[in-house]
Amino acid sequence: MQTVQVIVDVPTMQTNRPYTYLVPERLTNQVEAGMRVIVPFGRGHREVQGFVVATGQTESAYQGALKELTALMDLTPVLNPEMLALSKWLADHTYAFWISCLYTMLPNLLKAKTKRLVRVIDEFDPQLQQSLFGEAATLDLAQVQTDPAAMHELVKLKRAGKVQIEYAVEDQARAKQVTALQATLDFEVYEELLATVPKNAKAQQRLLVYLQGLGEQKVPLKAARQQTGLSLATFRLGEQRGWLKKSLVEQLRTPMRQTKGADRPVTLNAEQTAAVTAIQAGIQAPTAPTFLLKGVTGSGKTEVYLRAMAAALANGQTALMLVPEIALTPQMVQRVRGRFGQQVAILHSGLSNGERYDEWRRIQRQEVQVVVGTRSAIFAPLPKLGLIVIDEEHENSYKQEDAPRYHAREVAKWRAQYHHAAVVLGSATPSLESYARAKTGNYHLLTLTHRVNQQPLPPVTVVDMRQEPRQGGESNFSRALLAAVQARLAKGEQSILLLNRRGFSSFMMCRDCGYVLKCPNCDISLTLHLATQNMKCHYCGFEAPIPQRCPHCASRQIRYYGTGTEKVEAELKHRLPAARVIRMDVDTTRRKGQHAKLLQAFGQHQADILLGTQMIAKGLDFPNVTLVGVLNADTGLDLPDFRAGERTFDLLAQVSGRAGRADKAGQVFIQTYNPDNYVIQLAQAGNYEAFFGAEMQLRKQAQYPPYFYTVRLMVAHPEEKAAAKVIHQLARRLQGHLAPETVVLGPTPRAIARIKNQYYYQIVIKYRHDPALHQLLTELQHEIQRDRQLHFAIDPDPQYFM
DNA sequence: AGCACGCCGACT
DNA sequence: GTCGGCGTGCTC
Repeated sequence: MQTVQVIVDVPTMQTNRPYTYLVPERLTNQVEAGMRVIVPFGRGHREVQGFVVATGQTESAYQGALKELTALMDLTPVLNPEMLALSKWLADHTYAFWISCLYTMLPNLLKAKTKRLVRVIDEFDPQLQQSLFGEAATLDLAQVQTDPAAMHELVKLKRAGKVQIEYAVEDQARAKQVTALQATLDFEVYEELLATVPKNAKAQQRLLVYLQGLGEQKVPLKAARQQTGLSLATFRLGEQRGWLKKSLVEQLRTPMRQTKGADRPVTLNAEQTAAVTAIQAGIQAPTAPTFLLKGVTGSGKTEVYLRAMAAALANGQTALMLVPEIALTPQMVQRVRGRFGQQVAILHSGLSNGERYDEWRRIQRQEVQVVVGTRSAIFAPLPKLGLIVIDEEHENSYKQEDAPRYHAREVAKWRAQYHHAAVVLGSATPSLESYARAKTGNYHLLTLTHRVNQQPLPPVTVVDMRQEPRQGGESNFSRALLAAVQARLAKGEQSILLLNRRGFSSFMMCRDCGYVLKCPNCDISLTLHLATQNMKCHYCGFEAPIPQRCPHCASRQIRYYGTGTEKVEAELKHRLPAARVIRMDVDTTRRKGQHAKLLQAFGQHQADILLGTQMIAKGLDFPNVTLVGVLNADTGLDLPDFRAGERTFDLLAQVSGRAGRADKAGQVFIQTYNPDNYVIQLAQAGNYEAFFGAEMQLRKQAQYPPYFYTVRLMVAHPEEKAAAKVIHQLARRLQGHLAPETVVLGPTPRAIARIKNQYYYQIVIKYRHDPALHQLLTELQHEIQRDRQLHFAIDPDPQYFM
């Protein structure tokens, strides 16, 4: 009998392997690898969703009786052989469950909902039955679970054999269907009918002519009504007379379909031409080269991407392009769509599940040749990939922070290898890892040094905040910056003010006893929110009213410290009452689409000042903006994170490149308490090369990437002792099994030791070459699962260490 | 995860 | 003596 290997939807370490199932007679030769199936799993009648990862392998070591799979969920595989192989690699590489990887690669709708229904199978107390079930035959267990009393009764009934639990695995994937119409008669017949319809029945005549012209095709009713202007009643009449028939057709939910006009290729300069030529050769070669396209803002990277993508298409291949965040880069999407039209699919987090599923199906059915999207779009099942572009490759949104902890860049390289495709990494400030690889010849370096519009970069002024007068309380604004903003106001030009808030918050402190208001669940101080008049925990969402007295010593001498966007906004209002300010931070952009809305309003000059956190750095493409001010450039510099300098440099470089985009000259102010810091100085000079040199020295000394690789082991437990015990066990297990050069940092409690009532500990391993490490970590992962309250994770190449 | 088995304390 | 608490182990 035919058997299949199935990965079941039970994400635990113990079940993280294929299970063998028999294929029942009726399904023989229908089941293929990559299909979703429903299988019985565990005792009782439990059924779960699973993925067939292999077929026809009978050599199972399992001694027990094999079960049959219950049903197929797909007629054709949802995963092709490439995607199956990729999922396996991903699970191995990121220490994640295989099932989690499979789901990560697919649209959410392909994850089935499991329902548990309780059914009465034997009579019991009618009164109790009435109260539990009412008139219904079954009960959804998920709904009862909130009611402990009812659950208690059901457990007793289950034990007594009065009720049983039935399992239903429900596929959520649905195609949207609309009514369509189709002509039923031949051309000549309509001709005859036209002659018989009364002369004054204009609507009927128009309908007949319309149907005559349709031929075989099915047209959605809505579209037909729009095209003809006829009423629903007329179509109904046509149906009654047998002139047309209605049916249901599938309609794809496609977002933002309208294109704002075609995008025409721009003439390339010599550097761009050289880059395109090199990439084109890479696409055609039977290898998988990676290119690093380094070019300052405005040097025409996008045009190179578009030309390279066109080259892949011309070669009969497809192209995939990743952007950090679609909401922030609408221009990029517009240009790709403008250039390639309907052959483009868009994938990003702003899509509804239905839209995402439909875009995915367009790709799956090979209706598109180009995909643009955010991180997870790297899994778009494009066949015959010729090119993968990763724009702003240094952005850390390409690394997923929860399981599976993959980096899109690494997945891109894997897929390129599979297809012999080319990878293009683009950035003005490449990650140190990528630039180092380009320097050693691992990647091919392509450089764009000229700005297309020949505009010089705006002058950058560093303001030493230590020199500012202190009288009248501390201000967020230096005299120079405030004067510059005022000057812009007078000229009717716009300013952008950026508050670098990473690792920063405003907190309440008692001046008498020094008590700081902290979250009861997490070990961090609560942040003051003026708009909602309360204190919030930014980690777990806990809220409390603003205290009037110190909860510890009852003193009234309680005040808040630090700087938040709200506080800056208040100061702006006070100092520049005439200025119209748009504030942009996590609070004002929480709602979907709010982000784009605020940027649009600013673009239409509905405000003079855009004030926000780093999120505004990416939306800085406004011709009327001639001033950019960074209020506190260095708050990020002191973080206990070896990438702090790199992130600050990126942020400042990005900001500096963006003031004065059009004909007006721009100006940049960077306020800092560390004007001598190399990051600030080199950012001011816009000298990436020098920054790279300096930072590489530090990394080499401290044995950090790109000289060393890092892996982070994390343990979380509600009991601090239990967490500490496990992390020390792990540390001991590592001893004596690592390469001599490998370094173990920790174990340490995380910077914020307690979040959501969980205690966190971590170990960071730095290594150059340690062939046994991966195997060792995989084994640790298996050994560790004992306490059910314990969370354990391994993060390869973590982006943050706090 | 979700379920059953199994071994100890507080009730009939 | 049993009911039901939750620690432990297993799922093709």
